[in-house]
Amino acid sequence: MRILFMGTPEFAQKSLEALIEDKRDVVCVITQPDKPKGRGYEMAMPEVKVCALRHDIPVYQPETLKDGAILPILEEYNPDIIIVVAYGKILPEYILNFPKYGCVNIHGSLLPKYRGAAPIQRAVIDGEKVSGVTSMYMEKGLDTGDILVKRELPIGETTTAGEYHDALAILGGKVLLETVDALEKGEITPEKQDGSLSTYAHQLSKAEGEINWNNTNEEIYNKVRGLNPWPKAFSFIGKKRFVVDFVYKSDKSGNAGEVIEANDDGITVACGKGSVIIKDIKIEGKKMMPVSDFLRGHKVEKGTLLGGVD
RNA sequence: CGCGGGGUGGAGCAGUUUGGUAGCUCGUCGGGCUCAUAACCCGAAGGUCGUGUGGUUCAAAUCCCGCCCCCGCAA
Repeated sequence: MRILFMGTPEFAQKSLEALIEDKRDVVCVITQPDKPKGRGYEMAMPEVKVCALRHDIPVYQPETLKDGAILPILEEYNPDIIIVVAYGKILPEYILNFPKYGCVNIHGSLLPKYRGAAPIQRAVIDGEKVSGVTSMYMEKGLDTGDILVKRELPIGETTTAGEYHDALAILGGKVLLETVDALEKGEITPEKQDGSLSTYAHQLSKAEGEINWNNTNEEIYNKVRGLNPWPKAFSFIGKKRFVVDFVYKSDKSGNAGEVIEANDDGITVACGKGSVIIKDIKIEGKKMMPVSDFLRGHKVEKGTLLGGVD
């Protein structure tokens, strides 16, 4: 079976690697164009491209797929199936209709829940206890196609989105191989999605990372986990911005946003309900450090209000 | 050349604007007090202030220039 793979970030790379390691016939890879990244705006290649190059698989990085832009590529490689994992663009119908076995997508949630761009993070932010990976046929609608294979994976109480993402990426590779196998043997029955049960996981934004101290400690706890490692939850202490990778829940309470206590064990901040304890903190311009270290050089008194720059 | 913050004894910070012999909160080591202690008291060690043996100056952590490293924004 001739496979054309479309994907971009690390999550997709795991699936590509799974195919390669399983000696599948990946004839061509399509990924997003290189983009300037980081300080200084240096050009960086998508992870999938790095992986493909390492295995001498032809790579294409079209700016657009519209109007038959990649039709020549499809005709040249004549894939039996197109596998799409976190590619980053909507596929036009001429592509969806091209391969004999259709286009298959790997999605990081248990469809029909969490359709959309940020299913993994949203599941953690919502405090879900379990999510997973689903493979499906692609059709015009976003993540609405018939389900092929679905596998669950529990979300630990302290698991961060980053950790869960990595675990799902691996599971995604397994689900992919399983799906391709089953399709080849014709022993799979696509299952329609129940649209009435669907939810949409909209894209994360940087601004969304700001902690609203009026939320409950549970909500804040889940948000911090769900936004780690990106874009990360943040707030302000004095006029300085700080981010946290993780917080701990506490039953102590007080006025939302106020420091209840600050000592070497952590800074306890009151939420709309309960409170959270910050044990490691990262101030802008500084590295992540234990609160005990932070307090050596910064006086944080009980009652200090965190949040907006007054 | 995308914008910005920072590099000061082991840790975190002040000091840089208004150049003039290194400070704060801890940690470490020794001693004292105590039934005892992460408490308290006394004392000590430890810093070429990222780097160039750069420039200005009578004098540079502080002003100017080059380089390295870390971080936030932005993507």
